[in-house]
This record gives sequence, C-alpha cells and structure tokens, in this order.
Amino acid sequence: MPISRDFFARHAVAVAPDLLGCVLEHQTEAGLVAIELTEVEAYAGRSDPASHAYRGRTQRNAVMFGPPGHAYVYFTYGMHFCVNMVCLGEGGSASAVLLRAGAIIAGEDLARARRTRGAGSVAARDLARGPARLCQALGIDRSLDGADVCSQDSSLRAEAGHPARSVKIATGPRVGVSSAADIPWRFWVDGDPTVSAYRAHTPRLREVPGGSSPRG
DNA sequence: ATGAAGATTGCCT
DNA sequence: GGCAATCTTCATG
Repeated sequence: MPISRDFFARHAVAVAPDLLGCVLEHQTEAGLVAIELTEVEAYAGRSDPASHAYRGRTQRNAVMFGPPGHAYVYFTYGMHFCVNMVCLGEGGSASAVLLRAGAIIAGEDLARARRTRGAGSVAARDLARGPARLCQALGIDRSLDGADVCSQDSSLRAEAGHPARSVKIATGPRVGVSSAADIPWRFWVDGDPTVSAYRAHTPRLREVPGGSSPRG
C-alpha cells in the first residue's frame, strides 16, 4: 500500500527525515525496481534561494506548486534527471524533498542494466548512489514529472519501509547548492554505504574570449 | 533571440 | 582533485 498523501502534506523539512527507510518503486514493461531511501534533501518554497521554486512558478517547476505526494522530475546538466517528492510549504505549497540515494532491494539486474547500458560494471552500493544515478537505476525520466506516488495505480509509488527497523539519522549541508549552503537540510542514514559523498558547489570555468593572455 | 548557469557524473592523472 | 559532456531553463533586450 502506498504512503498516504497526508504523509507528504507537511513541510519538506519534516517529511525528509521520515522518508529515510521508505521504499520507492517503479514498475515498467522491463520489470520492477525498488529502492530503500538512504539520503534525501529538503527544499523549502519561495523562501529558499536554493529551491527551484524560489523565483516563483514556471513551466518547469509547476508540479512543485501542485498537490503533495507527486513526483517533481527535472532535467539538468544536459544529461541527468533528478526526482523530488512534492510536499507542502509556507503558503501551502512548493516545498519538496530531493531523493539523493538509496539501496536497491528489488530488480537489481534491471537497475544494473540501465546504469551500465550493457558495458562496464557497477558495484551494488553505487547503483542508486547519487540523485541522477538513482533516477537512472529506476528508469525515471521527464515522463514521470507529476506522477502521483500515493496512487496504487501509478507506475511510480512510494511505500512505507520496514517499520521495525529504526535508523540513525545524520544531518548536514545540502550538496552542490550555491546558495544557503549553510542550512543543514540534508538527511541520511548514518553509516550507510549507499549514501553519496559530500561535494561542495563547484563553479564551472568559462571559456574566455581571446583566451590567451596578451601580456608577454 | 541570445547568453549564462545549473539540486551531476565519469574519466583522467 | 580537476575538468569535460551536453541541453534545458530562465532573465534580459
């Protein structure tokens, strides 16, 4: 049974740590892949400069302004997808939790096939270690933007994890964000090997016109 | 219409 | 640890 919508009808900062240990599964023609979440990040709405919702509603982030319990999938760096769970925020909407990593608990062969595309090899712990890897392993792309993860009929569903298992949760600054980097809204399962390595925001170098120095 | 940056990853040394 | 790959999105004129 999928997680109830009420679970997501809270602020992302409250939802994020509760998502650790929960399961995200995606059913396709190729089969089912499921992961247990081990690392997430909370993004507030209009007040959070690191959030896509900071500058208001656009075509891309429209799903974030909709009802909670839906997937917000976006494309970035010309090649990667990332997936969020939409929650409520101040003003009623536009907060979300970015899913950064998880452990494969079903469909490992299919996940590995998607990640390697037939060549190379990937350790089990690296299959969904990182937000773009997680999407690739689960086969998530833009067609799932807006998918209702609380619906039994949806191909992408969020399920409750093992209730008996208690996890130790650690917190820290969010990864790769250029603003509000001091706010500890990243949550992960302490000691879990599938949690991604922390990387500070790295500004990209730009090509300088007339590149070589005229001095000499 | 155009320019700049991006919630990343993989491969190189 | 550092940089290339690759394209969508948003702000500005």
